[in-house]
Amino acid sequence: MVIADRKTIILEAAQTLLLEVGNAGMTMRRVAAQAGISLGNLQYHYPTRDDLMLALLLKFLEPYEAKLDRPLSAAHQPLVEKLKALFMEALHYPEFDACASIFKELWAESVRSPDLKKVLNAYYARLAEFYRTAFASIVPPEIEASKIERAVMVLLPMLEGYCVTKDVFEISNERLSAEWAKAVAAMLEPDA
Amino acid sequence: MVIADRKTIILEAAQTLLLEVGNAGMTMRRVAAQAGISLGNLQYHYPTRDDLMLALLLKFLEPYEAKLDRPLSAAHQPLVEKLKALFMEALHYPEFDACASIFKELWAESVRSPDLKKVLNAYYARLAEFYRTAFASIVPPEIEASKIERAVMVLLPMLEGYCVTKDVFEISNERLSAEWAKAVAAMLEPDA
DNA sequence: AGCGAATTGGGTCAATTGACCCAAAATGTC
DNA sequence: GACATTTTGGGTCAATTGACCCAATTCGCT
Repeated sequence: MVIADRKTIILEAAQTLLLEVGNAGMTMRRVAAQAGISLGNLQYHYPTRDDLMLALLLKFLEPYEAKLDRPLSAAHQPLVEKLKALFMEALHYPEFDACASIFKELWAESVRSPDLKKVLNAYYARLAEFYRTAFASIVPPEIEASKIERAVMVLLPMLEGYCVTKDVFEISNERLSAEWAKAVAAMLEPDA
Repeated sequence: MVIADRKTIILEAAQTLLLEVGNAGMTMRRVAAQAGISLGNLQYHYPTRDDLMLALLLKFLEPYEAKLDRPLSAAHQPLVEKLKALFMEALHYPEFDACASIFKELWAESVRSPDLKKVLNAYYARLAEFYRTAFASIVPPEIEASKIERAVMVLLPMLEGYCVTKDVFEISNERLSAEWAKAVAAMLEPDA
């Protein structure tokens, strides 16, 4: 099964190009060149550009999806500290800026591609579910589910939108995580 | 000064195309056709495609920037209600989905265009400042500035990211505004 | 050795692109 | 009426595109 390897090479080449020259610049010919294979061979694996884009999105989301399977570490620490650790991990994603750029390309592309849109929405649905579960496991038992849901309704867009507004806040990941943690902790506290 | 009118027509045509066919599909010829003018004339006003894109971004942001100049209404109502009204206005922006799609195209385009990036960042900096001021005018005087800053650090990315994760939450603007308001109010409360 | 999948490299095809050029005509504006 | 600005519409140009085709190999198995 060398196919899988070849497809991997192709998708990595496509992703590199998507980052470097954008969606419009990611042509079949360039992808083939970047992957070091012939155009004919590229089209053998992905007959059309749309096929390639969809496969690229699925592949791109894989590592993110994989993270959602692992439960949180159950270390003994205050709620705020647990939240901070959660955010630090999200911000410390390797090559954050590059991945953010690729996400932006995919968001734009998905505006006019129902297939991409569907895959993205499924991912975000899973992500929301992950945070629901994570909060439920972190929070004191007397906290109502409605507060958890509320926190998710804030967190999910916030984390996705961060790469857009990032440059406005000149602040370390460490400090930002701490601030976010305090904010979310305030949402999850028992009523006064 | 018919120039301004013509340029307006061109930019509107470009924006329409950006929404309908995306960045890659927005060609100079198509923009000219959409605007009902000749290609030569389009190039007279915007010699290159980059010139057109930059002007498009500036024009697109105008109504958003305009909103930032108006102070909040100082009606007598609880903090949560004021916050809710603030969010309702943001969510009730006319043609929210269309504008969200255009934002996505511009985010992607700005990855590889320092000019666009700069304009976008300046806008977000102003938006952050707006929320800082708005919160300061809304909140009880004993609240520390650090809490306001923290709320802005949550709100700004959340509002921008909302259009990305929107479909996950099947909820009315009314209810979402209420939930966000409760969440932010919790962040801004005095310490227990 | 044989077989099928993978790969090459060559090519075609119509279509489109952005940038550029220019003469002529229309449109204001003083 | 004279003048500068806009606008037209025609064209060129080299370059690129996605999709498609195919004969000839090479590769990986069995």
